Amino acid sequence: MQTLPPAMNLYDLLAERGFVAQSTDAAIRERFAKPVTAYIGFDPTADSLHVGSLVPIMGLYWLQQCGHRPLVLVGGATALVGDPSGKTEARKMLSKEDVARNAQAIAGQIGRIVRFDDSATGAKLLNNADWLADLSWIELLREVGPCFSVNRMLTMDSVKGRMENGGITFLEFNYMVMQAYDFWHLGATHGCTVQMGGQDQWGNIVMGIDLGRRKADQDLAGLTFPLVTKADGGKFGKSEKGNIWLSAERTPVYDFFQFWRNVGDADVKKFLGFFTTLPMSEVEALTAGGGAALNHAKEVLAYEVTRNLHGQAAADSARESAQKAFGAAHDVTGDAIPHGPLAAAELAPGLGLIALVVKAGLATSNGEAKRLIQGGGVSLHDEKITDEKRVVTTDDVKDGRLVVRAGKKRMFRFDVA
RNA sequence: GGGUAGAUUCCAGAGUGGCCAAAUGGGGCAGACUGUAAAUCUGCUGUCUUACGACUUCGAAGGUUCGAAUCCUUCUCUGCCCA
Repeated sequence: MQTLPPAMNLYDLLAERGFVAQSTDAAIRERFAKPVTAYIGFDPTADSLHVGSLVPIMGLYWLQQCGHRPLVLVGGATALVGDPSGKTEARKMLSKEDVARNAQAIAGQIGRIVRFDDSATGAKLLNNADWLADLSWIELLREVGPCFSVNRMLTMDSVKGRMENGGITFLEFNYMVMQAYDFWHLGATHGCTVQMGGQDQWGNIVMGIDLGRRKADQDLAGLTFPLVTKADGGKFGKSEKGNIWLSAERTPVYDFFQFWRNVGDADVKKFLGFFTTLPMSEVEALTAGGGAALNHAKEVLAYEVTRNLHGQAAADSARESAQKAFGAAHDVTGDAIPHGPLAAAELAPGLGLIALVVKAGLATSNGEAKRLIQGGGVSLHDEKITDEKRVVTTDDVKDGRLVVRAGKKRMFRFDVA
């Protein structure tokens, strides 16, 4: 990540890039005139974050770039409870071991974008299990209980939503208390005065500000980022292969690149602002053409995001592979194209196309593969095949490769040996 | 604790003894059109099988019946109302 922004007020910068959904006080901009410490919490409910979390991560990045200190709070304790915000159902409970392992993995991912060190603007990693896990129930109730109005809590969207949709358990109802406690605690111990987060965190943030004021007369503020949406109304962060994860193990770099490469026209500009570090003037220039010209902007988007997260080499490889595969020659020799070995011996007696499609991971069952073929969705070396009984043999191998496609974009290359 | 309504395939939601692998909508996948876009139109959307067909599925377990998602019993969970 080499693009340094000009010295600029963080608020202005965030606003320009589309990051500001809501802020607690009108004067929040002034707070950023001097270095502040701000935090964002991430719940370690899985061993990887997904692309949606890139928004708060980029928020931390800009915070750091503007001379402030980011605190990355991994919710080792809160994940054991589960945040009801924005969810229609309770999560299944995670074991403490899982949570600890997930926390570790997530911190590593954030570390690719945000710099952790001991300098004035170096990010710090904290785990709320360190202060929440050993609190006694009675002690906690007496300490902060009086500061929370149940009436007020019941009006929170996160709670209301669940009340209307299957109910909320007491366990989850306590989530916001924990998060409020975190903010107050970080204010007291780290001089943290700002909490940022997704829009669904608004209620939790506000509760924390109130708690800080009542308990310690702290002057806290909050800023939320908008929920990333797609212009077509679909859920952001999903592809035909499911969630897009930050972990290369869960989402291969090529797929990650392609996810961004394939965003809708209407979303390109917004995403460039959110997920890349390009100056907005450049974003404007890239998207000014509109229409087909946006294709280039999408490639820039994909490249930039991939590079920031996975590094230059991986991004170069993904981009090159994609360019070749979708170029006129349909060259699918790129390293990043999904591929795997296939023994010639296995192919020699003839392998059913259906089996091959399943083996390539392009369908999850024989039935699905068959329907895909019958529907005209499968091609072998760019030749559409609609006969599901087609048998593939060594005669089909070209240059030591066998390329199977499902649709235009999903493909798999077998390297025959 | 009492009463009451409910639990259906990815989701929502029909289905109340055979015509049910289960309507419809959404989502997903594929085809056409395109710019690796959107919108639109078309097809597919439980597993296995070359196919006839077989098998598993309608909260769980039993039972009635030639035959059950549909009827009975018990259990689990959830909503709502009363205490």
